[in-house]
Amino acid sequence: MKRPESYKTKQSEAILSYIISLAGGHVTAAQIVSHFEKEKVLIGRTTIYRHLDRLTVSGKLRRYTTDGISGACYQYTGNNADCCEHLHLKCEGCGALLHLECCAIIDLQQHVLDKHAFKVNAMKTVLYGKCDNCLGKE
Amino acid sequence: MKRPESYKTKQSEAILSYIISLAGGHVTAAQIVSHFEKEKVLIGRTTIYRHLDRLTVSGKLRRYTTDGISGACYQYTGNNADCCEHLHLKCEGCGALLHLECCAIIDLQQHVLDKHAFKVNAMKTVLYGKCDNCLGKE
DNA sequence: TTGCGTGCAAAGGTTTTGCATGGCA
DNA sequence: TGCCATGCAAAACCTTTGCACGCAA
Repeated sequence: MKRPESYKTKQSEAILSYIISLAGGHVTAAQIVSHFEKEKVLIGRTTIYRHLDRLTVSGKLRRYTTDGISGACYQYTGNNADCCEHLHLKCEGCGALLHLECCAIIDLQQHVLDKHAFKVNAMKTVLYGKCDNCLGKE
Repeated sequence: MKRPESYKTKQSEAILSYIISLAGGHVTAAQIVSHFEKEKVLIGRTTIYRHLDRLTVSGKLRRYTTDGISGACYQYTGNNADCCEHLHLKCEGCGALLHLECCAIIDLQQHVLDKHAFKVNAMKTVLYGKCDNCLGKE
């Protein structure tokens, strides 16, 4: 008796490929909804929320919230384990989401673990701040 | 002609002193609402939201959002917000929100600024991971 | 055929807005 | 007295849930 965990449907493919097409940018549920409205593809709000949730749980998406943006943001991270040791930087000015690959993170993780008994999950963590461009504008 | 920018009212004093009494902890709007309900002090929801907004704009409070907590959190920082830089740790296991006050953050900030041209805003940043208790349970 | 996926409608929760009244200066 | 502050009700949002039907395997 075959009991598949999930089915492959038009909607699930459309949603995932749209998110991937954004190439690492962040999306809100509302953006996805209006994208498919413009494309005149009928995908219900509910379906979008359910897939975002599923993709987040399975690790393909990262979910986070930012002040100043109404609702949650999602970012495609794929399955690449490389991302496990990356922190992400989110610019509060332009909204850019940058990867930070650097040994300093290891030091921070080690320090927090040793001194504060807390194991940092770099994959889920986003450092907020200002990028070079936006600092220059101030 | 005197034109005061704001009036001092019972409600504004009650709200601010309650937040201060929490000694640096974080509060949600809902917590404040239910606090005054228990105290049987009549302060409308609307009034609370308006004061939280006003205090945030004036710099006495800082506002942030975290995954897993519905609604925004507020924390009293007084007027010396610059001196109170610290990171938050959020446990993915039990949901606890911990404060991390430690010089290691300064090092990280400095490093990211020097090497990656990105100015980290520690006040808004939340590190996700597992706390001591939840690590022990695994 | 089985049972997950879908879309609609409605509910749930947080925050904002409109408006008449209350209260500080 | 002049206005801002307040509280209620309702609206605006984002997200979740219930349910009947559709569709992949």
